[in-house]
Amino acid sequence: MDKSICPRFEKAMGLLSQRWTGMIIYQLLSGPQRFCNIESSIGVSGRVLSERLKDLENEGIVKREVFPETPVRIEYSLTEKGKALEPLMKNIETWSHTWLNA
Amino acid sequence: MDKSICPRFEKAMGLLSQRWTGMIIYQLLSGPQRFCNIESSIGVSGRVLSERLKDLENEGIVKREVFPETPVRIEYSLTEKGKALEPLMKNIETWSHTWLNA
DNA sequence: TCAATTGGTTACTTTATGTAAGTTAGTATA
DNA sequence: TATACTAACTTACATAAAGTAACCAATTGA
Repeated sequence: MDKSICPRFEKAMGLLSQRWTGMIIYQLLSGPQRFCNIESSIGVSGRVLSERLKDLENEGIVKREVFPETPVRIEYSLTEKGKALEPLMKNIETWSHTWLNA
Repeated sequence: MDKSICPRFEKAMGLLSQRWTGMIIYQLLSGPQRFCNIESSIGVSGRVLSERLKDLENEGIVKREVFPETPVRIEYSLTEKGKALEPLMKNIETWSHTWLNA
């Protein structure tokens, strides 16, 4: 009874079940943000955040924009593909409020 | 701008972003199953599966039932709390089919 | 008696994550 | 001019999590 699971589903699950990935996407749902803001908002280390943002950019879920101001400002935001994860995040929110106690 | 994230949401995300947890729940959506069936269906190692099933049982998401047949049969299934995650799983499925290529 | 099966556990290795210090570039301050 | 500060990372090192494979106990079948 070996593996008969949809590879797309498996890939999606692989992405979302990496530590911090979900929280980063959730955080970006509230709008474009800078590196240090994401870092302090969700409590992820810079080392891992940097790694995750690169992965998410490669997957086309997150967009990185450089504003050559002074000092330089770099903003991360969700692409359409990323924003399409909003219902899922809301779903997790709903489930957690129904089934987990504070 | 420090942590202002709902602790219930954070806990839910913490659960779901552990490796294999999502796949185990997804697999159990198709009905009660034995240890070795889950193991071979999703490709998780017995060592981690054992750990995850214990965690999920403690969280009240999975139920473990012993049937004293011969040889003994042990079945894992989703509780109501676990079944309530179905919409979420369907959501991941839908997203993956829309945004990931085979 | 010997091998096979289920549902695990144990010991050991490899990979992922956390922590903290360092880097680069551009100000601002003394 | 020298020092310090900030953002956005990167690097080196330590610890935690996951993978691999061997082992175990109970039961059954050849």
